[in-house]
Amino acid sequence: MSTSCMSDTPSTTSHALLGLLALQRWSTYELAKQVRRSLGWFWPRAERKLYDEPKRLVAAGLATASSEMTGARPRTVYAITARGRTSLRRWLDEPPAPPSLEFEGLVKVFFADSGTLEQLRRNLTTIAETADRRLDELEARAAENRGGDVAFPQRLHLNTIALKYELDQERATAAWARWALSEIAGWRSTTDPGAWDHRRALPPSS
Amino acid sequence: MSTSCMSDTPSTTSHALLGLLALQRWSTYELAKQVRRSLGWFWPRAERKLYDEPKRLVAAGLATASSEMTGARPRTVYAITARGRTSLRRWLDEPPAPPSLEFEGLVKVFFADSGTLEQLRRNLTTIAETADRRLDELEARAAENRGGDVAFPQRLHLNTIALKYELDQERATAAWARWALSEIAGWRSTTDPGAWDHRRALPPSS
DNA sequence: CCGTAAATACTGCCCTTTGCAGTATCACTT
DNA sequence: AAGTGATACTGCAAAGGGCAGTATTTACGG
Repeated sequence: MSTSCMSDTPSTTSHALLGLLALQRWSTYELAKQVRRSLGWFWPRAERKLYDEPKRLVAAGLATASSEMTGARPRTVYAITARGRTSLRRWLDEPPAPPSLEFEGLVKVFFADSGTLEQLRRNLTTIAETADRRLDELEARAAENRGGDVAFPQRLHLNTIALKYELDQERATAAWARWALSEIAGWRSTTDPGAWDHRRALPPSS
Repeated sequence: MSTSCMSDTPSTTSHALLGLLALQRWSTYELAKQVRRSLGWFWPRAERKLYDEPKRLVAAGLATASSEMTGARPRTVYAITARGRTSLRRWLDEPPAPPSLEFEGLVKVFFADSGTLEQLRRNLTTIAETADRRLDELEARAAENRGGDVAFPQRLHLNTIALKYELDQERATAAWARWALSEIAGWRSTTDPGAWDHRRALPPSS
């Protein structure tokens, strides 16, 4: 069944999509919307990928595709198979990879000594505001959660555990950015922090 | 100067490496080691990429390459150019992209209802232990920081700000995982949390 | 002085993933 | 009847990742 130009072991992305298919059948477009809404916060994938990956699942026998019609416009709806559920269960046994973070804002803070204090301030402010916007989205989802106004009430507990993580992280980011802004307030330049005490910033095993 | 198969606007990765080159000349191998040590924590790139990217910097006139010899073994040492420094400064002006997180462990927690409580417990435990190990590494760097035992003492302030972020995030992750473990202790199964109160887990704007 | 393990210094190859542009149709409003 | 936004994709080029493979140099023990 495996062709020469395709790895045969399903990836994390495969299993993440299988996880969604385990809940119900989805068209690719709906799948993409759902990923944007929740899964994408900790397993971000380009929409383009979400149109390719289900085809691989079908090729591997982990899902089935059915062509439906909305008027004259075709759409493909995917459903999980028994083998798909088995694969998903086995995947939960394998130890997860460590988290991986891409944070361009922090790169700019890290290399701030190639620019001005004003640039550093702006970048930290953007980081704080971005975290605020993301927190608004998360708080909105938390409010829906509390009201029981969710698509999968039987998954409220797992949704809540995941949402708590996202809120914690985003709050930590916002708090750090504001802490950093107040710390750099006394710096003379990006290359000269003046009397700033780096020891106070990182107390031993605080 | 731009060839047909290469975009002419340097990427975040380009500028991240330029940032390192702004500190001193590096061979690719040293660059890779340095990325593993600090930059890679918030801008992770495969080592393979770190051998290709500097060549693009040279092609774009942002860096220069010089071939040196260690006995009979050649090595390439890269240095930033004036245009490279200008590009870096201008890049610091552009608003940073939002952070992006890949967290396979959380995906497994999120889809825990396709598996057993035991699997969920194991995955949360792995997450906590992974965070602990990463915290050890970060604490070690913090201790070196405090002792002034660092490669770039003139960058101690920026190093400290970045290190604080990483410590905050990792501590938040470890704390969340242990919180989650204690919360699921009363669950009857991954699909039935029993009398567990999701409202208590996510209080309004806590 | 010799053997060996670890560090240094890469390249090739193939696959995955992203980003963006392009092409339609459908649903709903004005 | 026209227009906007949502639905439903595909193609293509560039970016990125993972792994195997090839050498030389250095450090260290025996």
